[in-house]
Amino acid sequence: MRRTEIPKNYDHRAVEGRWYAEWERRGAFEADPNPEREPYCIVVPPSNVTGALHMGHALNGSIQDALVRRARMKGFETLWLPGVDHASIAVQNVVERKLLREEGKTRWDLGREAFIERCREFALKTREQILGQYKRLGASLDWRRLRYTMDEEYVDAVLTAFIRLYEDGLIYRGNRITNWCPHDRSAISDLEVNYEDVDGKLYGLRYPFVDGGGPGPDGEDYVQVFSTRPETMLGDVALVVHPDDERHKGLVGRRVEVPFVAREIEVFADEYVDPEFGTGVLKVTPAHDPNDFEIGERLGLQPVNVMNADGTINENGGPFAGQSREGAREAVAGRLDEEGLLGEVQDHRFRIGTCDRCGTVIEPWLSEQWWCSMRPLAEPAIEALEDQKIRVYPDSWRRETVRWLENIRDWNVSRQLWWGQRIPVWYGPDGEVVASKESPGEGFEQDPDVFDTWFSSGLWPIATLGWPDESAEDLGYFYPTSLLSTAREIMYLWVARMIMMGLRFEGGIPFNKVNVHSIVLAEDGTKMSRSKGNTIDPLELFDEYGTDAVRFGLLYQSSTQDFPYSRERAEMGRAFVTKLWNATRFVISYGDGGASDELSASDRWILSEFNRTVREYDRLLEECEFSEAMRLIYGFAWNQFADWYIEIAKAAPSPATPRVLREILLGTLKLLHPVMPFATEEMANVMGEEELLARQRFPEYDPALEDAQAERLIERTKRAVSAVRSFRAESKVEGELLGIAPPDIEEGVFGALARVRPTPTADGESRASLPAGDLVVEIVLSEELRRGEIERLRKEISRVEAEVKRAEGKLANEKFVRNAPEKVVAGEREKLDVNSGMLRTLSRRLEEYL
RNA sequence: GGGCGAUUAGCUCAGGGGGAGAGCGCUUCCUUGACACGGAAGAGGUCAGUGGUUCGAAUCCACUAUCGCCCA
Repeated sequence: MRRTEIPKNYDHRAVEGRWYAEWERRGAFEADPNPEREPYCIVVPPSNVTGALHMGHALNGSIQDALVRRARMKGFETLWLPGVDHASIAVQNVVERKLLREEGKTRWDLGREAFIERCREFALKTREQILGQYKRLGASLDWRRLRYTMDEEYVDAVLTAFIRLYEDGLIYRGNRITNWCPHDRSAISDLEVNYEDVDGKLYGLRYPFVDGGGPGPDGEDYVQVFSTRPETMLGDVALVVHPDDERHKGLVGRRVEVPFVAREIEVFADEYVDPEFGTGVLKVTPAHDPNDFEIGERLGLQPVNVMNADGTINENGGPFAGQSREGAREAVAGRLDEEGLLGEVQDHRFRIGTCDRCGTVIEPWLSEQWWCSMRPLAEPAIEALEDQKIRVYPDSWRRETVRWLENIRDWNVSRQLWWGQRIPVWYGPDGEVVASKESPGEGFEQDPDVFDTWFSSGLWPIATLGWPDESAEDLGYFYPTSLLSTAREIMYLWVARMIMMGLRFEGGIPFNKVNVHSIVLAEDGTKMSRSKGNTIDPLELFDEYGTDAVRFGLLYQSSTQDFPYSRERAEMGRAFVTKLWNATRFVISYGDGGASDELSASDRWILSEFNRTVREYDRLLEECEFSEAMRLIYGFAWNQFADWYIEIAKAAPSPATPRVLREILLGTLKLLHPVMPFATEEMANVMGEEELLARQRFPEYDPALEDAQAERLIERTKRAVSAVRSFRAESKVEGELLGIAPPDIEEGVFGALARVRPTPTADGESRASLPAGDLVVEIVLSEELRRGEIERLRKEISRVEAEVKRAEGKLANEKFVRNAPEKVVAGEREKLDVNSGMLRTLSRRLEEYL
């Protein structure tokens, strides 16, 4: 191929798909237990089968892929394990909606088996989408090892885990209050409830005395209680007042009637009551409020459940049976009013919980559920985190997670859904309860519930590697995994649970590190949400800017803060790719030029800079400081290599320059490959590399390449060149200049880049002194141009004077000299020295001008 | 109500005890042996406010204001 045929712009569309196929074809991402190497393993957070790749996936995928590719290039046996989650409630929702829309049927019309089959088909179909999108992202996953939470082996792991916990006495069945979604007709976890403030009403409900004891302390023949939910009155089992509340002393022990249901209830005292709220009297509805449930337990009262699973009022609701929650609220208030039992009605703002999946208002509802005792599981997890056996980046999330674990509550692991792993508990004809994978025999009925999806995904790192088969080779080799990368919103829901499960079942932490990445916000700084319609589709960005550009942009923005996604970052990434592409074109056209070892100062400088970049960049990636790492590599590639070294290669090459150019460029591509896999692979290929970059060795720091002297020389040279360029731009001088280079610079480079021809010092010549930090470039000038220099010189003199004064002031401060580190003091002395010298030179020059 | 975090250039954000940084935008100039998705040179900031610690504070501490997020 002729060199000039390489186009000026890198075309990601023509490249990306081709390289992904090639990586797969050559098995570049495959990993297997290999005693010769250290393992490195990341399990991907399993994607929801109903989902499409969103910006969070794109960021998290970019992070994981960068770490995984780097580890692979560093010689680890590197496994990035792909997987999908059956997403019980989400899938069930989608399939139910579809069923209703297309066939006008409910899941009950279809029946359990047929419905599950629909879910299975749906999930298998939709998961292809997101898996394909991970390939678009460039994710270097070992696809041979794709795991799915409904795989036979995986389901077996879930059942095994439950049965072991059951046998260990950590699982119990209990009729307790849960967050109930009347739409999904299932319990959901605390963590799947969203809270929001809504406008509502506060109703004064009046309970007439029925104990014949006459009026209450306030002279009325009823007790008034304020509540936002009059319909729950039907399930009231008591009234309570605060024991210290003087106003209500006389109420305790008296009896009132719950209207409509003709139930006599008693007034008790309980510390929970807030005397400031409403009338200071609280109604107790244990079946429909978590706090009331606790009060009810304390008082030993039997709850009265007044609702059905779908949120309608049940037979305990007397005349209101069959009505919806909302309808009953109005109806109860209306009837109370008719009977003179409705007090004031005020506007009131209060909080309601809604279902994370479907948005339905959650009903705290008493139901029979399977619970897992969490304290025994949490203790070892707390210990592992406190001892930093698991490192968390940033560390603040480690402490947050410990705090959550310390206050953990028992976990409701059952869901009243059909799609999922079914609870392996069987009820026998004689009341037996048996936990078993198979039916224990004739007449046994299996519990209808399925597991909370998070119960199954809590087993992810161990189950994907082969647990419960303790002899599984993968488990022995790759466990514990190296790192888990996640959004913080599932730290409790998922990460904490994996830690607990891993410790419980595999006896060790599931991962050595946790990276908690930031959230990608919408461009206006608010959270992205499908309902707000402000989501950005990463696939569209890949098309527009190239996947590598988007990946670079995301990592560039990924520090500890959430960030609004900005297209500017993708543009930056695209420009960076183009820059590298063109540097590659240049290096190719520059040719080989033999293999000289005669290194110039410039060569030694760029090698030294590159070497330092390698060390720092590698450290930053190791510590999950992605934003810093991107800034560093970008700055090196663009501002050192392209801006200076390539320019030097054009203007003042050494015999070794062709070799160094190639070496630095290829090294830079290797450093960038984990971040920009497609483009770097293509560039290395265009450069003639035969081995895949994905399989090449990551550059390593080499102390022998450090060269402080060359660095100092070239830094000074660059400053001198910039001083001349600055002068040219402001004075509009074109063409070559005559001048005297300052000492300790590369004169050849200076002369070539600044276009200054050396001239012997000659007194009486008309000269200008161009200040460049701590050095001065002397330029021969016409009388006319020199006049213009007076202003510049004055400005510079006043700047240097200020510097001198500052340093003098510091050094005159006895406390500074005594307390500051020696290095800092010495630094100030040197600055004073240099600047005083500068000041003398510049002042002398100014006098000559005047 | 409790906890965590943020407030730095026109915009979006890094940084984190010893001379204020990047990208974009802006100004001037430039088809120089890769690159206009480019090059060169510039302008632009009381690092939210008030106190404190320190020889030294944008950086550490306290409080205030504003804005987020998480948990009740």
